[in-house]
Amino acid sequence: MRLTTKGRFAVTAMLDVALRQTGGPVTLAGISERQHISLSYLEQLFGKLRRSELVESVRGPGGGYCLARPANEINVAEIIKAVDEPIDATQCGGKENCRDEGRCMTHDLWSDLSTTIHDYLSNITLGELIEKQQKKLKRCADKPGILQDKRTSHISTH
Amino acid sequence: MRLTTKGRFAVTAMLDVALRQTGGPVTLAGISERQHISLSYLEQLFGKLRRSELVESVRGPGGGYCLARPANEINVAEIIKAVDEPIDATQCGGKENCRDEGRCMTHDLWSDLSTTIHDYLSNITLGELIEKQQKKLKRCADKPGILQDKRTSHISTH
DNA sequence: TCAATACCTGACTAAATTAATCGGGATTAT
DNA sequence: ATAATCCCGATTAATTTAGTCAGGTATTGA
Repeated sequence: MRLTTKGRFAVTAMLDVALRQTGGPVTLAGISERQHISLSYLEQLFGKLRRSELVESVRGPGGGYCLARPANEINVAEIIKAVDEPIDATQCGGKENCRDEGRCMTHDLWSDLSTTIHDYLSNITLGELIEKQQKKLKRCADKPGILQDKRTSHISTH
Repeated sequence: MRLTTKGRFAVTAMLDVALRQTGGPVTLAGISERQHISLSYLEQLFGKLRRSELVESVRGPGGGYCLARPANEINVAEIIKAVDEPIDATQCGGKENCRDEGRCMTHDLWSDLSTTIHDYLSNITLGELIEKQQKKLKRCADKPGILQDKRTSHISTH
């Protein structure tokens, strides 16, 4: 399990789809604009997401992507896994027995941790994330929106 | 919060120290051998770990590294944070208000997730990881150790 | 003292990954 | 037909990861 900006992009994009698919398929161009991710990079990511059957594509004008399943049946772990091919195949790859303790010990410890994180992430669904946010939006609705140039949103990682 | 092999190396190395420091300071050369991490890379990592006050160094012959605090007062999140400088400073960096919903929404959602993971990892201490493993070792003690050349532990990432 | 041990630092390099780009398709609503 | 959209693979640039190297500095046993 890896946790990088790549996975972040994927989760972000999936959330964008989840939030907008009521109005029909969501285009990559739209996601690109809203989330500031380059179109071609999105194409790469959605290629993988589609092959992992997390989204479905509709071609032609008015086409785009929809979630392949309801939002609360898609968890974060599988999104990350789809785009972030697993590292592992580490030194002792589960083969060596506990002979050389020092080594295997820490190794097992890490892989335990790793699966724990995975389990944790696989219990968070897109649906839950959205729900959580919608509560927050209510509180936010009071605050007056401050007008500012888009370009002031500076430091972009991409 | 990022989760890469770099952080894994750091956690692994810290565990090695935790497990061996009863016999005095633990040398990088020893960790390097046992965990198969290059010495110079370890030097880089431990430089950061020391600056983050997670370990203390003892110089001179017989020197090495010790944990700066008891193992159950060091959590996994801070180890990773020490070596894996945070990414962030993302597009809207918390500055933009909820005006352009689509964008900020998914963004907030992700950062929520991110802090949740962080909270989770900061509740796992080295001490706990060791304890957990020691239970496992008992079960393992029965199995006969299979002799095999070290070189058969193949696929190394480094 | 002095030599061995071990940390410390910074600059450098190689490999891998991430992010982006490009140039072409294929599909389909209009 | 045409334009909007997905689809695909090759290529590239930037960044990060992992490792190397060359020179330190501090400590201490003999």
